[in-house]
Amino acid sequence: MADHVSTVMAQWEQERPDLDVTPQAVIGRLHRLALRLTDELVAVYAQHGLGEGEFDVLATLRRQGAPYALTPKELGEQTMVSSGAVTKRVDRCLAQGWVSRGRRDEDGRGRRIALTESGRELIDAAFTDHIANEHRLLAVFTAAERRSLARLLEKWAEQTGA
Amino acid sequence: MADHVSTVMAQWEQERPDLDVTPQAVIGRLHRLALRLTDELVAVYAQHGLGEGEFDVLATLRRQGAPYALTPKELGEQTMVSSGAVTKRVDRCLAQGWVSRGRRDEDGRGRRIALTESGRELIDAAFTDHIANEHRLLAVFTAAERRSLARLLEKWAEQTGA
DNA sequence: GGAATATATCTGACGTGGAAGATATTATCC
DNA sequence: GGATAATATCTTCCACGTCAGATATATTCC
Repeated sequence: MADHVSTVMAQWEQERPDLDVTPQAVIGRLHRLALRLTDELVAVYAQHGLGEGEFDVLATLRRQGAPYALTPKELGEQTMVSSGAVTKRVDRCLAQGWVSRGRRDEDGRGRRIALTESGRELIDAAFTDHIANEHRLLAVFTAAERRSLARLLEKWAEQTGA
Repeated sequence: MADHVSTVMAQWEQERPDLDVTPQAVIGRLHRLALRLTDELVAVYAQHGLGEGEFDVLATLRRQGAPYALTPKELGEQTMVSSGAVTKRVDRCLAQGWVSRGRRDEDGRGRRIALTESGRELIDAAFTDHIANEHRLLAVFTAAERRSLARLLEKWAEQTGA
Protein backbone atom coordinates (compact mmCIF):
# COMPACT_ATOMS: atom_id res chain seq x y z
CA MET A 1 0.00 0.00 0.00
CA ALA A 2 2.84 2.38 0.77
CA ASP A 3 4.29 3.87 -2.38
CA HIS A 4 7.88 4.89 -2.62
CA VAL A 5 7.26 8.48 -1.60
CA SER A 6 5.36 7.44 1.52
CA THR A 7 8.30 5.28 2.54
CA VAL A 8 10.73 8.10 1.94
CA MET A 9 8.63 10.49 3.99
CA ALA A 10 8.46 8.04 6.87
CA GLN A 11 12.23 7.71 6.80
CA TRP A 12 12.69 11.45 6.96
CA GLU A 13 10.23 11.81 9.81
CA GLN A 14 12.29 9.31 11.72
CA GLU A 15 15.65 10.88 10.89
CA ARG A 16 14.75 14.54 10.86
CA PRO A 17 11.78 15.02 13.19
CA ASP A 18 12.63 18.72 13.27
CA LEU A 19 11.44 19.13 9.67
CA ASP A 20 7.96 19.04 8.20
CA VAL A 21 8.49 17.01 5.04
CA THR A 22 4.85 16.93 3.94
CA PRO A 23 5.64 18.94 0.78
CA GLN A 24 7.31 15.80 -0.53
CA ALA A 25 3.89 14.21 -0.78
CA VAL A 26 3.27 16.60 -3.64
CA ILE A 27 6.67 17.56 -5.03
CA GLY A 28 8.34 14.18 -4.70
CA ARG A 29 5.40 12.40 -6.29
CA LEU A 30 5.12 14.93 -9.04
CA HIS A 31 8.73 14.41 -10.03
CA ARG A 32 8.66 10.64 -9.96
CA LEU A 33 5.45 10.68 -11.92
CA ALA A 34 6.85 13.05 -14.52
CA LEU A 35 9.81 10.70 -15.01
CA ARG A 36 7.58 7.68 -15.52
CA LEU A 37 5.19 9.48 -17.81
CA THR A 38 8.08 10.71 -19.92
CA ASP A 39 9.21 7.13 -20.45
CA GLU A 40 5.73 6.16 -21.57
CA LEU A 41 5.45 9.07 -23.97
CA VAL A 42 8.93 8.62 -25.41
CA ALA A 43 8.15 4.99 -26.21
CA VAL A 44 5.42 6.13 -28.60
CA TYR A 45 7.64 8.78 -30.22
CA ALA A 46 10.21 6.05 -30.80
CA GLN A 47 7.66 3.95 -32.66
CA HIS A 48 7.72 6.69 -35.26
CA GLY A 49 11.50 7.06 -35.28
CA LEU A 50 11.31 10.26 -33.25
CA GLY A 51 13.18 11.40 -30.19
CA GLU A 52 11.61 13.74 -27.67
CA GLY A 53 13.35 16.78 -29.15
CA GLU A 54 12.28 16.02 -32.69
CA PHE A 55 8.69 15.32 -31.65
CA ASP A 56 8.65 18.59 -29.77
CA VAL A 57 9.85 20.57 -32.79
CA LEU A 58 7.50 18.93 -35.29
CA ALA A 59 4.46 19.13 -33.02
CA THR A 60 5.12 22.77 -32.20
CA LEU A 61 5.32 23.67 -35.88
CA ARG A 62 2.30 21.57 -36.74
CA ARG A 63 -0.04 23.16 -34.25
CA GLN A 64 0.71 26.65 -35.56
CA GLY A 65 -1.43 25.83 -38.59
CA ALA A 66 -0.43 26.44 -42.22
CA PRO A 67 2.20 27.25 -43.29
CA TYR A 68 3.62 25.41 -40.25
CA ALA A 69 6.56 27.72 -39.68
CA LEU A 70 8.30 29.52 -36.80
CA THR A 71 11.61 31.20 -36.14
CA PRO A 72 14.16 29.37 -33.94
CA LYS A 73 13.54 31.94 -31.23
CA GLU A 74 9.82 31.24 -31.17
CA LEU A 75 10.49 27.52 -31.18
CA GLY A 76 12.77 27.86 -28.19
CA GLU A 77 10.28 29.95 -26.24
CA GLN A 78 7.45 27.52 -26.81
CA THR A 79 9.46 24.42 -26.01
CA MET A 80 11.44 25.83 -23.09
CA VAL A 81 14.90 24.92 -24.34
CA SER A 82 17.99 27.03 -25.03
CA SER A 83 18.86 28.49 -28.40
CA GLY A 84 21.67 25.96 -28.72
CA ALA A 85 19.26 23.11 -28.20
CA VAL A 86 16.93 24.55 -30.84
CA THR A 87 19.74 24.65 -33.39
CA LYS A 88 20.63 21.02 -32.74
CA ARG A 89 17.06 19.77 -32.72
CA VAL A 90 16.37 21.55 -35.99
CA ASP A 91 19.61 20.15 -37.44
CA ARG A 92 18.42 16.64 -36.67
CA CYS A 93 14.99 17.25 -38.19
CA LEU A 94 16.66 18.81 -41.20
CA ALA A 95 18.87 15.77 -41.70
CA GLN A 96 15.73 13.64 -41.93
CA GLY A 97 14.01 16.03 -44.30
CA TRP A 98 11.20 16.81 -41.88
CA VAL A 99 11.74 20.57 -41.86
CA SER A 100 13.36 23.22 -44.00
CA ARG A 101 15.47 26.11 -42.78
CA GLY A 102 14.97 29.24 -44.84
CA ARG A 103 15.84 32.89 -44.52
CA ARG A 104 13.16 35.15 -43.14
CA ASP A 105 12.27 37.81 -45.72
CA GLU A 106 12.25 41.03 -43.77
CA ASP A 107 15.12 40.37 -41.40
CA GLY A 108 18.37 38.82 -42.56
CA ARG A 109 19.15 37.61 -39.04
CA GLY A 110 15.98 35.62 -38.81
CA ARG A 111 15.45 32.09 -40.00
CA ARG A 112 12.24 30.35 -40.82
CA ILE A 113 11.87 26.73 -39.83
CA ALA A 114 8.99 25.10 -41.68
CA LEU A 115 7.52 21.61 -41.84
CA THR A 116 8.03 19.76 -45.08
CA GLU A 117 5.28 17.61 -46.50
CA SER A 118 6.91 14.46 -45.13
CA GLY A 119 7.37 16.13 -41.77
CA ARG A 120 3.72 17.02 -41.63
CA GLU A 121 2.62 13.51 -42.49
CA LEU A 122 4.95 12.06 -39.88
CA ILE A 123 3.86 14.31 -37.04
CA ASP A 124 0.18 13.86 -37.87
CA ALA A 125 0.54 10.11 -37.51
CA ALA A 126 2.75 10.34 -34.42
CA PHE A 127 0.53 12.89 -32.71
CA THR A 128 -2.56 10.76 -33.22
CA ASP A 129 -0.82 7.91 -31.41
CA HIS A 130 0.52 10.29 -28.80
CA ILE A 131 -2.93 11.51 -27.83
CA ALA A 132 -4.25 7.96 -27.64
CA ASN A 133 -1.34 7.20 -25.34
CA GLU A 134 -2.19 10.14 -23.11
CA HIS A 135 -5.79 9.00 -22.87
CA ARG A 136 -4.55 5.59 -21.84
CA LEU A 137 -2.32 7.08 -19.15
CA LEU A 138 -5.20 9.10 -17.72
CA ALA A 139 -7.65 6.24 -17.75
CA VAL A 140 -7.22 5.78 -13.99
CA PHE A 141 -9.13 8.92 -13.30
CA THR A 142 -12.76 9.87 -13.41
CA ALA A 143 -13.65 12.96 -15.41
CA ALA A 144 -14.09 14.90 -12.18
CA GLU A 145 -10.67 13.87 -10.91
CA ARG A 146 -9.09 14.90 -14.17
CA ARG A 147 -10.70 18.32 -14.01
CA SER A 148 -9.66 18.70 -10.41
CA LEU A 149 -6.09 17.76 -11.18
CA ALA A 150 -5.94 20.04 -14.20
CA ARG A 151 -7.27 22.94 -12.17
CA LEU A 152 -4.77 22.44 -9.35
CA LEU A 153 -1.84 22.18 -11.75
CA GLU A 154 -3.01 25.22 -13.65
CA LYS A 155 -3.23 27.25 -10.47
CA TRP A 156 0.24 26.19 -9.47
CA ALA A 157 1.70 26.91 -12.87
CA GLU A 158 0.14 30.35 -12.90
CA GLN A 159 1.74 31.31 -9.66
CA THR A 160 5.18 29.95 -10.52
CA GLY A 161 4.91 31.97 -13.72
CA ALA A 162 3.81 29.33 -16.16
CA MET B 1 -5.28 34.64 -18.20
CA ALA B 2 -4.59 31.85 -20.68
CA ASP B 3 -1.53 29.90 -19.72
CA HIS B 4 0.71 28.29 -22.26
CA VAL B 5 -0.97 24.92 -22.13
CA SER B 6 -4.42 26.45 -22.74
CA THR B 7 -3.06 28.19 -25.82
CA VAL B 8 -1.50 24.99 -27.09
CA MET B 9 -4.74 23.10 -26.58
CA ALA B 10 -6.71 25.72 -28.47
CA GLN B 11 -4.27 25.46 -31.36
CA TRP B 12 -4.66 21.72 -31.52
CA GLU B 13 -8.43 21.92 -31.39
CA GLN B 14 -8.27 24.18 -34.39
CA GLU B 15 -5.77 22.07 -36.33
CA ARG B 16 -6.83 18.57 -35.32
CA PRO B 17 -10.54 18.73 -34.46
CA ASP B 18 -10.62 14.95 -34.89
CA LEU B 19 -8.63 14.51 -31.66
CA ASP B 20 -9.62 15.05 -28.04
CA VAL B 21 -6.58 16.76 -26.62
CA THR B 22 -7.95 17.34 -23.13
CA PRO B 23 -5.32 15.02 -21.57
CA GLN B 24 -2.82 17.78 -22.28
CA ALA B 25 -4.51 19.86 -19.60
CA VAL B 26 -3.05 17.40 -17.13
CA ILE B 27 -0.01 15.84 -18.79
CA GLY B 28 1.26 18.95 -20.52
CA ARG B 29 0.92 21.04 -17.40
CA LEU B 30 2.49 18.40 -15.22
CA HIS B 31 5.57 18.29 -17.42
CA ARG B 32 6.03 22.02 -17.68
CA LEU B 33 5.56 22.33 -13.96
CA ALA B 34 8.07 19.61 -13.21
CA LEU B 35 10.63 21.44 -15.35
CA ARG B 36 10.09 24.72 -13.51
CA LEU B 37 10.11 23.14 -10.09
CA THR B 38 13.34 21.34 -10.90
CA ASP B 39 14.97 24.68 -11.68
CA GLU B 40 13.84 26.05 -8.34
CA LEU B 41 15.08 23.03 -6.41
CA VAL B 42 18.41 22.87 -8.21
CA ALA B 43 19.08 26.48 -7.32
CA VAL B 44 19.07 25.58 -3.64
CA TYR B 45 21.27 22.51 -4.16
CA ALA B 46 23.74 24.78 -5.94
CA GLN B 47 23.91 27.08 -2.91
CA HIS B 48 25.53 24.14 -1.14
CA GLY B 49 27.82 23.23 -4.01
CA LEU B 50 25.66 20.28 -4.97
CA GLY B 51 24.27 19.14 -8.30
CA GLU B 52 21.02 17.25 -8.54
CA GLY B 53 22.76 13.88 -8.75
CA GLU B 54 24.95 14.49 -5.71
CA PHE B 55 22.04 15.79 -3.66
CA ASP B 56 20.06 12.73 -4.63
CA VAL B 57 22.81 10.36 -3.50
CA LEU B 58 23.53 12.10 -0.21
CA ALA B 59 19.87 12.53 0.71
CA THR B 60 19.10 8.90 -0.10
CA LEU B 61 21.92 7.70 2.13
CA ARG B 62 21.02 10.13 4.89
CA ARG B 63 17.41 9.12 5.22
CA GLN B 64 18.35 5.45 5.68
CA GLY B 65 19.49 6.32 9.19
CA ALA B 66 22.78 5.28 10.76
CA PRO B 67 25.12 4.01 9.45
CA TYR B 68 23.94 5.85 6.32
CA ALA B 69 24.97 3.19 3.82
CA LEU B 70 23.56 1.41 0.77
CA THR B 71 24.84 -0.67 -2.12
CA PRO B 72 25.01 0.95 -5.58
CA LYS B 73 22.15 -1.27 -6.68
CA GLU B 74 19.90 -0.04 -3.88
CA LEU B 75 20.91 3.54 -4.61
CA GLY B 76 19.97 3.12 -8.24
CA GLU B 77 16.61 1.59 -7.44
CA GLN B 78 15.66 4.34 -5.04
CA THR B 79 16.78 7.17 -7.28
CA MET B 80 15.54 5.74 -10.57
CA VAL B 81 18.78 6.02 -12.51
CA SER B 82 20.90 3.44 -14.33
CA SER B 83 23.81 1.61 -12.75
CA GLY B 84 26.19 3.66 -14.88
CA ALA B 85 24.73 6.86 -13.52
CA VAL B 86 25.09 5.57 -9.95
CA THR B 87 28.78 4.85 -10.49
CA LYS B 88 29.42 8.35 -11.81
CA ARG B 89 27.35 10.11 -9.17
CA VAL B 90 29.15 8.20 -6.45
CA ASP B 91 32.50 8.99 -8.10
CA ARG B 92 31.72 12.69 -7.89
CA CYS B 93 30.67 12.45 -4.24
CA LEU B 94 33.78 10.41 -3.54
CA ALA B 95 36.00 13.06 -5.09
CA GLN B 96 34.55 15.59 -2.65
CA GLY B 97 34.94 13.29 0.31
CA TRP B 98 31.21 13.11 0.99
CA VAL B 99 30.97 9.32 0.78
CA SER B 100 33.21 6.29 1.03
CA ARG B 101 33.13 3.25 -1.21
CA GLY B 102 33.92 0.03 0.65
CA ARG B 103 33.62 -3.64 -0.03
CA ARG B 104 30.57 -5.40 1.30
CA ASP B 105 31.60 -8.13 3.71
CA GLU B 106 29.56 -11.11 2.67
CA ASP B 107 29.64 -10.66 -1.08
CA GLY B 108 32.79 -9.69 -2.93
CA ARG B 109 30.75 -8.31 -5.82
CA GLY B 110 28.94 -5.88 -3.63
CA ARG B 111 30.04 -2.41 -2.62
CA ARG B 112 28.96 -0.33 0.30
CA ILE B 113 28.52 3.40 -0.24
CA ALA B 114 28.41 5.27 3.04
CA LEU B 115 28.16 8.91 4.06
CA THR B 116 31.26 10.41 5.62
CA GLU B 117 30.98 12.82 8.52
CA SER B 118 31.43 15.80 6.20
CA GLY B 119 28.86 14.36 3.82
CA ARG B 120 26.37 14.02 6.62
CA GLU B 121 26.89 17.57 7.77
CA LEU B 122 26.54 18.88 4.25
CA ILE B 123 23.33 17.05 3.43
CA ASP B 124 21.76 17.96 6.76
CA ALA B 125 22.28 21.63 6.02
CA ALA B 126 21.24 21.34 2.39
CA PHE B 127 18.16 19.29 3.17
CA THR B 128 16.96 21.81 5.74
CA ASP B 129 17.08 24.51 3.07
CA HIS B 130 15.55 22.16 0.53
CA ILE B 131 12.48 21.54 2.66
CA ALA B 132 12.05 25.25 3.34
CA ASN B 133 12.21 25.75 -0.41
CA GLU B 134 9.51 23.15 -1.00
CA HIS B 135 7.27 24.83 1.57
CA ARG B 136 7.75 28.10 -0.28
CA LEU B 137 6.85 26.50 -3.61
CA LEU B 138 3.65 25.06 -2.16
CA ALA B 139 2.59 28.24 -0.45
CA VAL B 140 0.05 28.92 -3.22
CA PHE B 141 -2.14 26.14 -1.97
CA THR B 142 -4.44 25.78 0.96
CA ALA B 143 -3.93 22.71 3.14
CA ALA B 144 -6.99 21.11 1.55
CA GLU B 145 -5.70 21.69 -1.94
CA ARG B 146 -2.36 20.19 -1.02
CA ARG B 147 -4.01 17.09 0.35
CA SER B 148 -6.19 16.80 -2.70
CA LEU B 149 -3.24 17.15 -5.05
CA ALA B 150 -1.16 14.66 -3.07
CA ARG B 151 -3.99 12.16 -3.14
CA LEU B 152 -4.52 12.46 -6.88
CA LEU B 153 -0.82 12.11 -7.64
CA GLU B 154 -0.56 9.14 -5.32
CA LYS B 155 -3.44 7.41 -7.02
CA TRP B 156 -1.88 7.99 -10.40
CA ALA B 157 1.54 6.82 -9.30
CA GLU B 158 0.07 3.67 -7.83
CA GLN B 159 -1.58 2.70 -11.06
CA THR B 160 1.42 3.49 -13.26
CA GLY B 161 3.44 1.33 -10.88
CA ALA B 162 5.06 3.96 -8.74
C1' DG C 1 35.49 -29.42 -8.18
C1' DG C 2 34.66 -27.41 -12.76
C1' DA C 3 31.57 -25.47 -16.38
C1' DA C 4 27.87 -22.74 -17.14
C1' DT C 5 25.07 -19.23 -15.61
C1' DA C 6 23.64 -15.38 -12.71
C1' DT C 7 24.53 -11.13 -10.28
C1' DA C 8 26.89 -6.64 -9.05
C1' DT C 9 29.52 -3.08 -10.60
C1' DC C 10 32.29 -0.45 -13.70
C1' DT C 11 33.83 1.35 -18.34
C1' DG C 12 33.49 3.70 -22.70
C1' DA C 13 31.00 5.37 -26.57
C1' DC C 14 27.37 8.11 -27.55
C1' DG C 15 23.38 11.49 -27.41
C1' DT C 16 21.37 15.50 -25.65
C1' DG C 17 21.03 19.81 -23.45
C1' DG C 18 23.06 24.20 -21.18
C1' DA C 19 26.14 28.27 -21.09
C1' DA C 20 29.14 31.42 -23.00
C1' DG C 21 30.97 33.41 -26.68
C1' DA C 22 31.33 34.13 -31.98
C1' DT C 23 29.13 35.80 -36.04
C1' DA C 24 25.85 38.18 -38.86
C1' DT C 25 22.50 41.50 -39.40
C1' DT C 26 19.70 45.40 -38.02
C1' DA C 27 18.56 49.59 -35.34
C1' DT C 28 19.82 53.88 -33.08
C1' DC C 29 22.06 58.11 -32.24
C1' DC C 30 25.03 61.77 -33.03
C1' DG D 1 26.47 57.76 -42.71
C1' DG D 2 29.54 55.71 -39.33
C1' DA D 3 30.05 54.07 -34.44
C1' DT D 4 27.67 51.69 -31.02
C1' DA D 5 24.32 48.81 -29.24
C1' DA D 6 20.77 45.36 -29.79
C1' DT D 7 19.02 41.12 -31.70
C1' DA D 8 18.98 36.39 -33.84
C1' DT D 9 21.32 32.45 -34.63
C1' DC D 10 25.02 29.28 -34.49
C1' DT D 11 29.30 27.10 -32.53
C1' DT D 12 32.10 25.07 -29.04
C1' DC D 13 32.93 22.98 -24.87
C1' DC D 14 31.30 20.68 -21.07
C1' DA D 15 28.16 18.05 -17.75
C1' DC D 16 25.35 14.26 -17.20
C1' DG D 17 22.71 10.34 -18.38
C1' DT D 18 21.79 5.89 -20.99
C1' DC D 19 23.14 1.68 -23.15
C1' DA D 20 25.90 -2.19 -24.29
C1' DG D 21 29.48 -4.69 -23.11
C1' DA D 22 33.55 -5.85 -19.86
C1' DT D 23 34.99 -7.53 -15.48
C1' DA D 24 34.77 -9.73 -11.04
C1' DT D 25 32.59 -12.64 -7.98
C1' DA D 26 28.99 -16.06 -6.59
C1' DT D 27 25.88 -19.86 -7.35
C1' DT D 28 24.17 -24.11 -9.43
C1' DC D 29 24.31 -28.44 -11.39
C1' DC D 30 26.55 -32.36 -12.95
